Amino acid sequence: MQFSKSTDYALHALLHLGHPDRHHNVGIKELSATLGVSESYLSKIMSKLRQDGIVRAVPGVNGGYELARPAEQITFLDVIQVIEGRQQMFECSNSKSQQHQLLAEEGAAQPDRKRPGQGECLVEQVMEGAQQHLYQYLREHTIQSVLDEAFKRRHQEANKK
Amino acid sequence: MQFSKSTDYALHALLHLGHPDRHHNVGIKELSATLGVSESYLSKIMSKLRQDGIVRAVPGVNGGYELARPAEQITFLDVIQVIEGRQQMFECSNSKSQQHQLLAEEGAAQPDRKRPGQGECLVEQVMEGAQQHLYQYLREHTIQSVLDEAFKRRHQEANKK
DNA sequence: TTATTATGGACATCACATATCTATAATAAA
DNA sequence: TTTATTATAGATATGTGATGTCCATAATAA
Ligand code: SF4
Ligand code: SF4
Repeated sequence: MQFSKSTDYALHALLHLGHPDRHHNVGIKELSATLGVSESYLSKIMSKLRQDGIVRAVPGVNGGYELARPAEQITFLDVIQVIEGRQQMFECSNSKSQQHQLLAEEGAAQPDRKRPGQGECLVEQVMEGAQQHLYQYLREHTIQSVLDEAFKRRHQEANKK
Repeated sequence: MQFSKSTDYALHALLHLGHPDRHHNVGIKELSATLGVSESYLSKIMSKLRQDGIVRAVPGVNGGYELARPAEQITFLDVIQVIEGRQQMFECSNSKSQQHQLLAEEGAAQPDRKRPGQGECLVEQVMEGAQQHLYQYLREHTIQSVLDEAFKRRHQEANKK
């Protein structure tokens, strides 16, 4: 139940790209140096981000990466799902056991198609709910919101003088 | 970002132990048969649950497992943390990079010990928040709450006749 | 004493994360 | 057009953790 390092790298890379006083493309070399991650590995991550439309990439001289959309439209959830995939946090592995009958189909003797979501498994329901709570929070935090927070801090610090 | 199968098994095992019309200990054989998981593997999981005080175990004839405390005091979070461990969902891997200076220590030039939690990393703050939201939800759902829900369903179904 | 049951350690296997290297394609500048 | 530069994709290596089995040992009740 941990996020991978790749997610860590992706977030930091995007934060770098989102930095306000930056208007030119930034190449893998600069990113690699800034994050302290090998160019090879970071490339793969950036490629994934490009394939999912988070960043744009242009090869050739003075090429590099830039955000494909405003930083306030790139949520933590977006990044995490690109890198970690989109599977459910919980996937039942033994729906053929006796347990299943007891918990999920207790009253599902009626094979009616009326409300397919109603007769759902109770365990999965809890896990689904948990996932939705997590996702909602991650949707509300963006690359921009972190950058704003950093700016606010710098501002506060300047005033303290 | 997925829960392991072991967590799945643990939850189902506990749901079996928590079933109301059951007053004797239940052995690994019965559990294994009910869940459709090998005795060997399930043993390990039950041992973990015992070490963390979720269940009690007694060896010997007619031995087996039983819940160590009421099912309403066993939360989903308890079970998950026993099986998956208690690490943070996000652990920074490059706090020595340039990025770090920018995001976490923007205004941390002052090495005062006043508020150690205040100058925390902004990325970790978001992730921590996400984790707390998830945990809170998982704390609010217990083995008992699922059993209650199952009972309610059975009841509804009986009435529909 | 004996049959039964849980426990712990040693392995085996597999999937995945992490990481590197190389060849290729695309692009801008010359 | 040519060239230097940069991203991309494939192959490969390595380590770690999840999953699973087997066996010897300890504990307990009958
Ligand atoms: S009750 Fe839910 S989690 Fe359990 S076996 Fe059935 S579908 Fe899977
Ligand atoms: S800013 Fe936070 S996440 Fe990033 S390197 Fe510093 S401590 Fe780690």
